[in-house]
Amino acid sequence: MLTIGEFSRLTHLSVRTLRRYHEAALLEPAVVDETTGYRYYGVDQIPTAQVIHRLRELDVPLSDVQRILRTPDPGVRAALVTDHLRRLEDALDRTRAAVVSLRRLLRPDPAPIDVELRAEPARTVAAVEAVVGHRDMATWFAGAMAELEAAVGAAVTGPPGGIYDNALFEQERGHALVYLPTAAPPRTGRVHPTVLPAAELAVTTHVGEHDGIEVTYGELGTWVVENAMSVAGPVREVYVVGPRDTSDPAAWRTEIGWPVFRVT
Amino acid sequence: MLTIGEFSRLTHLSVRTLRRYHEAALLEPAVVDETTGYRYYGVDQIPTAQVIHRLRELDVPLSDVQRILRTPDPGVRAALVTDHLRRLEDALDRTRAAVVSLRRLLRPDPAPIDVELRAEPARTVAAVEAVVGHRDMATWFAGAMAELEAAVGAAVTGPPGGIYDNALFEQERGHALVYLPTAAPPRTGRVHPTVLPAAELAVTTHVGEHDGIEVTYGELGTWVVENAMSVAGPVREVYVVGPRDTSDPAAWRTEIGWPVFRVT
DNA sequence: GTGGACTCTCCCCCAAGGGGAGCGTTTAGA
DNA sequence: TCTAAACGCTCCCCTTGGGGGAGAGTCCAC
Repeated sequence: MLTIGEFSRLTHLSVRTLRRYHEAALLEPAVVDETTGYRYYGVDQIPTAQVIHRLRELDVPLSDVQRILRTPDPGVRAALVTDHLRRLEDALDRTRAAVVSLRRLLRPDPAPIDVELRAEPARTVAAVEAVVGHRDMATWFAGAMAELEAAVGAAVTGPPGGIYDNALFEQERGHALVYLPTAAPPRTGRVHPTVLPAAELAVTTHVGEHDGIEVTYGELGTWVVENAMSVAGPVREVYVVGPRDTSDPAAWRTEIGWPVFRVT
Repeated sequence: MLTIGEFSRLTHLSVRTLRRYHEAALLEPAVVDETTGYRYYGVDQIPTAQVIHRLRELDVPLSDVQRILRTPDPGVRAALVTDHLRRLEDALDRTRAAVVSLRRLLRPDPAPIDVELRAEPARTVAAVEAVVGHRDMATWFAGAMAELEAAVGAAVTGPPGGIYDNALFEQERGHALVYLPTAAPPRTGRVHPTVLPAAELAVTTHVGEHDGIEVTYGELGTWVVENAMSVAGPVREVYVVGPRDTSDPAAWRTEIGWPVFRVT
């Protein structure tokens, strides 16, 4: 039996943290003295403590750590861990994007923006939509687009696009829709026909990979306001040239469309 | 002038967050209506808001964001940002290490550990020491070791090593010392002679890169306890074969020494 | 048997927001 | 011009994963 201090030294977890894990029923001491409340740990708990420590270093929430620990099947457990590692990769992508944006923002480079006003008519497309968390966007997008491609196949009549609720950016959660235009939208799995509503859009084109696209959003927003307009409704993106067309991200062209109306 | 809602849509920052940034004096609205308390922002504040947003995505604390924004000199500002990017790299290294450790922990692989008890005599070495945060360890270590190498030069009489306070692992902050053994330790810059105290050590060797070394710590700890001993004092590492000797991390050999005493 | 190290619980604190209540303001349409 | 909806305000509490410290009890080696 090890006192909490000894266990702390052996696992490199602080005494405080160990108490918290006890409280969270994450790592219960092998023995708790009824009268004194002293916690005593067993040597066999060291590996468990280490697993927790490593998972926490990966920012896995305690609740998820608990779920992982309580999963007896090693295969399922490994799957849960892998799932978190995927999340980690997403986070890494976002970090990279932020770095690129930051570099672009800190470069004292006016680079005038080219904006076009366009009246977009309503049209019917094949779509996949969901309320999705900001964190999971990348993964969700990849899956949805793959399903769309599979459902529509060669009947595609134009570049894919998406409509994204502002709440998706402002609060970590919102409605997202991706679509592929086609003459007769199928209805299979998550894919279904949807009418994209007509809209008056301020459109600009972001060139290159999507890292840094937020800066273009900001420039578009500035243009909209300076041209005495106001923003209304969800944002649209059209992937005019994207990964479907070329593997060179520098050649990608993404149209960003912001629904606007004139404020006389 | 933009209302907070419009500004929110244009910057993809939530209304709530904008209010918080106002409160924190990070991003003050251009105009605040005296009577209603309504906040109004200018278009020219969009880039600033975006810089803040990107920095926050990089987990830069608001206080540091503020410092960066208030730095007028673009060169100094870029340096501050670069500094944070370096921290980010450190974090990435830790993440990688945690993933490696986790894989090793989840592998059902007993792999008996080889531990040697050794009475280490006191000896005088050239050392650099500091109280350092867990986060900054990697960077600090690299700098300290470089300074040691420069100061001692060819007079080295053995592999480098370090002594690390347990608090460094348990709480995010603790005393760390790295040393190079040499006959006549110099005193330049942070380098100074120090006596490594004698100690009874339980020693095992970790093979390969340091990612995953925590697992070896755990195994050593288990051995110590199972052999009726108790852990006392800071941990020691000796980099028997390290980056100084070979560029192949798989060939590295790190001795981990834990001061112990027998509990009858 | 005693002093110092260790441990206990309890309360407050942190960052960086989110949720919601209760109330005032603005604005578009009837 | 009125009114209702949308929008904005402040205030308070909640979250996560801990850290700091107070005040009191416990353990152990000398």
